[in-house]
Amino acid sequence: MKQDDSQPAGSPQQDENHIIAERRAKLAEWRQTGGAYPNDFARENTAGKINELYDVRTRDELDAACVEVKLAGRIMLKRVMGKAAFVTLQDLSGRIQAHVSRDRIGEENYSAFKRWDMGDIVGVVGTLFRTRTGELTIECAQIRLLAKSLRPLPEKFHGLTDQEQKYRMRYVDLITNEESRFTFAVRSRIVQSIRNYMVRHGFLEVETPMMHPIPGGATARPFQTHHHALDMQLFLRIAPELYLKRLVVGGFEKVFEINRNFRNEGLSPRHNPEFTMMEFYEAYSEYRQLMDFTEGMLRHSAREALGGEVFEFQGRPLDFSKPFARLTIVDAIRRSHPGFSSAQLADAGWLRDKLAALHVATSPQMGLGALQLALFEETTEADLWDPTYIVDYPAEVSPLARRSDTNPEVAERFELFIAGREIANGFSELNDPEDQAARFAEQARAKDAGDEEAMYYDADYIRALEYGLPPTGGCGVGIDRLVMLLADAANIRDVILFPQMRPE
RNA sequence: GGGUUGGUAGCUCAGUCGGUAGAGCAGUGGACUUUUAAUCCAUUGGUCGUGGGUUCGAGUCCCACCCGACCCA
Repeated sequence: MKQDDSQPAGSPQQDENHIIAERRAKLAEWRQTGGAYPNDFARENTAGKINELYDVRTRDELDAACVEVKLAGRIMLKRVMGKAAFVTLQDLSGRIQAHVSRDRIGEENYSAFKRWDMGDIVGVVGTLFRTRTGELTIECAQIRLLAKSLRPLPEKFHGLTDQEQKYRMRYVDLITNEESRFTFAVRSRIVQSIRNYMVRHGFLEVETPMMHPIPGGATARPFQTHHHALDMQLFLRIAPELYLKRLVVGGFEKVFEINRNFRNEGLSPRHNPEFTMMEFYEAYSEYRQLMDFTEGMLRHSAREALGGEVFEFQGRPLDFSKPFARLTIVDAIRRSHPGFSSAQLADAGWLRDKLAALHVATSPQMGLGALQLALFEETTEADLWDPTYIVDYPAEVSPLARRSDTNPEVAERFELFIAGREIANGFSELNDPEDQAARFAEQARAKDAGDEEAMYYDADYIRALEYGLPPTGGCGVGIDRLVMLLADAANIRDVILFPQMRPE
């Protein structure tokens, strides 16, 4: 790092090198002309559209048609051969080659053009032709510099490969890596497909608060902030659940929200402190119907985003077309570990010993269901490759879910696992205000006892339930993780444009 | 937190047994009017992550630390 004299006073120190210095000098020359950074170039075509429309035409057809185009893009490759040159231009839609010759654009323009760099943004006007080797190309009648790139692009063949650099400088990653552009295009299509699916099924899209006076709807550590005018503590939301159910109380019987949640927890290949969830609630539904609905939504999403319901993830096939399996926690454990007997899995003492042997911490308060769940998470979860619903979660770890009519220890709840990852979590909602109040009280006791992730007692939510929540089913889908599956990304940072990073 | 692995030119990477710091791309100068990661000639550019240590001599060996990646908890 060194201070550069050309930096305006007071600007932050920038890293400079001889390449940037060279380009700054070229920018200074450009400013001398009085026409630097113009904004009067109105493009009329894009590379993708031109390729789509004209790549089917023969050389003779193109010559006869004399197709005029006006296109802008970034110079990605530049091959100068004396008095003529080829440049590869890139815009959002793709790439197209342009031919620039001195005799066509004039001596002065051509010598200026020769000084331009890869990364510069140019506008061209010209006609389409086909080169000797058959490539569809624009013969430039005009070429103008529209914006200067002061910083060199990464190596033209390999692009930016350093993971950290890709995340920190996503703009550079997007310029040079088509896979990255593809990933985020897929992400957009997935979100759009889910939104369409929900709206088509009669759901109302809503936006509920991101700043909560009481964080709720999940067990997680929240971020805290402070509102000055109100002089009150606020939390970034960890889940929208309690607000969405308040809306169902209000009569919005089918609602959904696609938005960010924030959890003040560690970073990992599957965890970013802010992440996107889709949550939906449907009155007069329950968890089995939700599973059918969610399954349909995921199938729809895969079709819309990828064009099919069967695809590859990390080198292994994933198939959304077959019905998703439904297993209880114990059934799932036994299927993947036939050595464990039903008697053992129903024995809290055996489970405690087994978990201790596996170095999984248990607490004395954990009941049979919680112990089974812990063993499931430790031994089985990661093996669930094909889409699998795990059903009937212990009520003790499901403080917002309705208890099963046949077994009050169990909640009418499911989680969906795909490729060993939790993708969705849903349940028949607990709509009994007195039961809910009792469960909040229990959570509050756990919090007082030091459990940082335990829930707060939310009196307003109880008040809402006291007005009457119809029987309702609700489900949350982790959008980032779904995108990881459909875009074949191993790391959540690959599907978040600007993932959380340590300060530079 | 533990293990594995990496940090060398703007980018992608070599660097052998410890002996003057390398290539390709990019840049600069030159040749070249149908190239395809254009080619050819010449050439600029380095606090080898940081700090110690061993040594006549360290990119290389040792120690500590910083920053990543992957795996595990």
